[in-house]
Amino acid sequence: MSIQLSEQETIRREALVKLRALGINPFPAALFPVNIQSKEVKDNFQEGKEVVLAGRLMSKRIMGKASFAELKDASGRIQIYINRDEICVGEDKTLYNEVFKKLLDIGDFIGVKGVLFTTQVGEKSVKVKEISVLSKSLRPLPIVKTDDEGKVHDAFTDAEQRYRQRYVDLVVNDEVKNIFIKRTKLFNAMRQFFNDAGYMEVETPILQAIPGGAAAKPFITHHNALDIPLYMRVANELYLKRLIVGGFDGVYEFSKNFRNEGMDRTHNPEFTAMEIYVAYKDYNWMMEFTEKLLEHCATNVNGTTQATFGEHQIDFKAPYKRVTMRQAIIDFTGFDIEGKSEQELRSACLSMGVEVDETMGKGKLIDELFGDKCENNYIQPTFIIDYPKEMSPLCKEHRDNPELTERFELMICGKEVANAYSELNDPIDQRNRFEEQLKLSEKGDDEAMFIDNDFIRALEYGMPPTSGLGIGMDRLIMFLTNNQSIQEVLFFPQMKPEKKAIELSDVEKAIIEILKINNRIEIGALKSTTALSGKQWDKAMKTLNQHGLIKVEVSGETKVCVLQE
RNA sequence: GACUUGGUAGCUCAGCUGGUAGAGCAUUUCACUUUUAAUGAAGGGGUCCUGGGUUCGAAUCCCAGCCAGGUCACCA
Repeated sequence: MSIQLSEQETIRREALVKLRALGINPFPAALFPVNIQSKEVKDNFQEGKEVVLAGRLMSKRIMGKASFAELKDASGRIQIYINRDEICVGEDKTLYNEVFKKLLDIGDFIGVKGVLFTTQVGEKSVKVKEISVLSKSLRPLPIVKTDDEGKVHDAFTDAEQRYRQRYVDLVVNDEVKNIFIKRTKLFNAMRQFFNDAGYMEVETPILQAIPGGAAAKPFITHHNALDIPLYMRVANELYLKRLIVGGFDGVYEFSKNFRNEGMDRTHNPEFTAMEIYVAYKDYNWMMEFTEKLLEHCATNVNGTTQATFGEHQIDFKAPYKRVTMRQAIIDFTGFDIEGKSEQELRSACLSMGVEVDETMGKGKLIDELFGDKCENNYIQPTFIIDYPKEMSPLCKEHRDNPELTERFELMICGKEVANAYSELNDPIDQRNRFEEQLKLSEKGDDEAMFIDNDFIRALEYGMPPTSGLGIGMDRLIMFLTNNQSIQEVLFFPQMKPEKKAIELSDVEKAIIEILKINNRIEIGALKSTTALSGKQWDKAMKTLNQHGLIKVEVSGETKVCVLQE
């Protein structure tokens, strides 16, 4: 196994050896007695105070017998001052001349003990008395510098590298780290809001025999011991409602969901939703609850209800505007969907240039119309209410209009952020709706829902009137941190695997060479040409096969080896 | 899936109509005891994404592929 090392990596590995030769363990086991963080040092600066800090070395400015460096810990950066005679009190100046100046690199974890002081230029700093190596870094970090005008130089910006090596991104780009701090603040704020309201956080299965609760393509997997297919959940709705049946008043879950669909700027195969169900409530109550919730969350994350998203200024201050879907379509197209037949809707769509096809039922047509003509116009948080029945198979029929459901979606900057219902709790109606879905799926809709008989059985025992809400957490944090791409708010967005260069042994290369000259050799002939031992031959062929470089074609008694392109 | 832009040193990037591969930072060596994009001097470092093709000659032109970004389509 030979790994190609860059010059800088080689030098760092050599430093490792030299440190050990000096009796310094570059990866010591013992705890380091940190007693303060850099932010606290700067916020409550006390000249002469003794401190013990640890972190990464982020820069070195050596000026002969004294140096300045920057230490970065979880809370920020602080300048440290290292004077040769302060850290080497005796005759032996090795610790300064060799260890600090030559063997410590940017990126290394070090610990320092020292006293606080202010430099001539006024920078709050630590005068180091003792320095310890805590962990050596073998790869060079990107060096990002900021000049006195605040301009950033050589920023680590390549999106692919940033996502694949998020750890580097986080070390080097503070604004990236800050996004994730805000993400956690959002979850904490929401959790606190629900807990204060008396609702209970629960966990439900991720591996499900029937992937229900949303119209989406699932990932499929297989359980060996049970020998059955299992699906990764696309939503947790049906399980949370079972818990309402079981007698809880309010349950919620932050759920990782998985959808086997396309990926783009706003879709990752795994994403996080929050779903909450509250008994004895309806969607009107839920709208008020939602706007209060989001106002609370925005304030906790950003300290204000205002947020900037691209060119838009949005305000999470409650209350939010409420517009029925019918009214939204009238507002932006002049067309009234009320009482129209499927045929009338289809021709209306066509006349407005909305793409439709034969598999679309009434609900889907209205959805297309809304999606195409209205959705993008709602910039400020707006509740779109009263969706057509056909596209909401888990939602209760509207109390005033049997064509509609008691459903709302919250739109922000033209994107759906939340979705809520007065939940359907009539088991007979529920079974009919599932059967409607089945018909849709027979018509060609590959996202129509499966029938979940156990869920219907649960409803047959009785579920109180309940309102449920789902929030796309990734989308919400995008709005709260002004990011247009979901990848920026996920620590580890999905990426295609990095392909690694295949390293072949000489023996394997030799076989390839033979095949290049004379492809399709009978396998016995090939073996005798190579003149390899049985063991070497076997190993080489297995490796080549694994990498898909060769293929053995069997026809009857003869086996022929073929080079693969 | 379509279109489009990109992939060159550890990082950020330049490299024209094809002619031996460049800069800044980082790194190495030397100097320098309050600097802060520290400074000054000298050096080293490359699978120009991969594979074909055209050509006397390809980082550059052509074809195919891989990876990524963007736009659009699909999609709660």
